[in-house]
Amino acid sequence: MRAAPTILHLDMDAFYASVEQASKPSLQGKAVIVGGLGPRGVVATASYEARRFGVHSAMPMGQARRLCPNGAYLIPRFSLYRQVSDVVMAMLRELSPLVEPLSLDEAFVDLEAGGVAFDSPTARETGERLRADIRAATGLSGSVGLAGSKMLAKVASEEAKPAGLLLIEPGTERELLAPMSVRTLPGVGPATGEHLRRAGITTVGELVEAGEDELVRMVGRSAGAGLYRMALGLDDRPVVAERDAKSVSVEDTFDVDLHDRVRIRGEVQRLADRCVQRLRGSGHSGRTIVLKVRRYDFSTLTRSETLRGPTDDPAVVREAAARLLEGVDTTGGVRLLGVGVTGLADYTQEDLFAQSLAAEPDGAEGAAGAEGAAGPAGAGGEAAEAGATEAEPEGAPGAREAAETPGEPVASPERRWMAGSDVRHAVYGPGWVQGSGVGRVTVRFEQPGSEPGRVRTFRVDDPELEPSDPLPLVGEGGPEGTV
DNA sequence: TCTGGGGTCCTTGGCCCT
DNA sequence: TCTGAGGGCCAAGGACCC
Repeated sequence: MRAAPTILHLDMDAFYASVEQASKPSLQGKAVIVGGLGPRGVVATASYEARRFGVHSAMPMGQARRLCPNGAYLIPRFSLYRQVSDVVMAMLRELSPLVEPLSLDEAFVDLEAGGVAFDSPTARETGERLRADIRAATGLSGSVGLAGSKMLAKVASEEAKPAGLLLIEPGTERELLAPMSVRTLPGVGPATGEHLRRAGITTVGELVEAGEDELVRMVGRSAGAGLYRMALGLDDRPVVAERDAKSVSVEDTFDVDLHDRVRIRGEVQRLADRCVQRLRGSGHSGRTIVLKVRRYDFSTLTRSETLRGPTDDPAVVREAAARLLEGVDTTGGVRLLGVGVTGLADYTQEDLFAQSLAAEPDGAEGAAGAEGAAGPAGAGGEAAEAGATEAEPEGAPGAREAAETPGEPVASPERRWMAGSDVRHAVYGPGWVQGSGVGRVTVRFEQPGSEPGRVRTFRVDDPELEPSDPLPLVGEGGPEGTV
């Protein structure tokens, strides 16, 4: 274990919601909830104002709306979050070459490897400066944890939230951890937590008392041994800058369970195509195709098939996914479908060639057909990939489901305006959708850095209103001018 | 209005091979 | 020839994380 607390964990506070508040001045200080707005959506992030009402991540949207009926409910804008994240990650990389991003809003940094800190005072100083720099560049706050290991640094940033910094001095770890809940430790989720609770273990100190053998008996060899070490504050995992992806997958939850087998097959084909798009975008091919099905009762099953060689051929993945679906009973209804590829390899032409040979005889025709059809699509592959996430609101399953659910009036091809999305009006300029319904859309005209803006309502098909890209959080005049 | 989406890692059990 | 041990691979599911 290291002596000096030079592992830094940065965790941006209520990241998505904070970006929305910074980007929409009228929402500052208000309860903001970002997540899926469909009937089966869940909360991705809630602002601290919303958390006071009991709203938290992973909560079903319906429940959140009951707890906080006056909150602003917004769809996520990942392209903007990614832009902000890129700025923050670049600042971390100025501190050290060893930066391990965990998600858009979280990362570990090995400060010692970067030569910017070597003891408690220099680590603390670096952490404070980082927090100030992030605020200056993005207007957002992050919490910083500093300790001698990744686990402790993460515990520290969690304790420091919101907008704080905590440094765990070497030698004080066990004392600090002992009264904390077992759920504090990474790897202890609801299931393990409950398992331990039934055995009378609720704190980290009680884990230590139980001893390694007892923990191994309770939760298995790997988890038990790991848990015991963590409870002692021991964690020698290094900060790893480059991590290879191990799988690529896409999945959709449908607003209404699917029963029609033909429709289900169609969705699986569509997901297979999207999955391959992502696979190619990441420069990979893969050998094992995985089909995921969540049924009406929330039971989830996966079926997989390993090919003779890696592929990134949409026809091959489609066919494998279709074969896997044939072995799944979908009577009763399906709420989620997913297609994934694992066993990734770096993409090479040889892979493709080998696979088209391996897929013969029945795969040959499909592969050839796909090659022909993929001509233009292949050429625009990058654009398609880049556009995939941005197009999500329009392509969301809810939109299709609503249009295709029997019994509903056939929707005219009118535009759907998702709450929170960016628009531009020919006369009033940039704004965002506050809500829409009964043929009307309400837009608030404001932008990052402006005063809270005015609200106006338009017909949903108003020709002067258009979807637009997110505006940068901190404009040219901003301190760093980068976001 | 119950429960998203994209991942990783671990365990178990079957099968095949040595 | 039979049997068992052990390893590698694969399939499936569970738990966890953000």
